[in-house]
Amino acid sequence: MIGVITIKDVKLQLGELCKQKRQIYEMSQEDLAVALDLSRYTIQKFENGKNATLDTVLKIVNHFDLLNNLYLALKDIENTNDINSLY
Amino acid sequence: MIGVITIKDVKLQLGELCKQKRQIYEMSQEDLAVALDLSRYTIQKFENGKNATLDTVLKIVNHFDLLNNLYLALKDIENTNDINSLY
DNA sequence: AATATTTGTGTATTATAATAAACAATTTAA
DNA sequence: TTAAATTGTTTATTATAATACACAAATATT
Repeated sequence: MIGVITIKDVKLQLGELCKQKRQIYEMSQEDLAVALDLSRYTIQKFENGKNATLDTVLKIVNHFDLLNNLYLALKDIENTNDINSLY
Repeated sequence: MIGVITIKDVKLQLGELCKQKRQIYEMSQEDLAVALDLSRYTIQKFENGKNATLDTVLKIVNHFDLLNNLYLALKDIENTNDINSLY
């Protein structure tokens, strides 16, 4: 298999997702920061794939109405019993 | 609609997921902590729905081979253009 | 029942995410 | 092309996640 996904990849992808959604809603980093009661620097770092806290991530996810999706995805994973259903 | 999902709900669900997967693999909190080079206290707090860092979450997700799933889910969300496809 | 293992909880310390402010670099609008 | 807005980066400070103990409570194991 080519291209195993790394933790860094996921952090970069999360950052991209934030940036993309933010731009769809025509918000600046500053706008988003104010809306979520976070500093612009926190948004800035997150969008560039740096580490963050779960609260920060979930605030952002929630702001773009994706919290329910995430919750259901987690429920799904929990009910998917095991290791790589490849059979 | 009844029961809007909150950030706290998602953190609790993440903790549950960790606990469940860990038990499937017959690991103690200590085992998992050692495997991921984290303290048991960090695992302990995470499983009980406390705040954590993204790195901690992704280390855990990765250990249970769910990183790829998560990445694909994020890609999916990124390509799902907009607000509640309810139409 | 007694012992061993695991989990929950407390305190103190360290590492680092988050904040705040300023300024440069870049992008967008006039 | 200039001005305005946005984004990137730095430094210093504060808040808090993570660590490293220890010990009690709860769950298995014998």
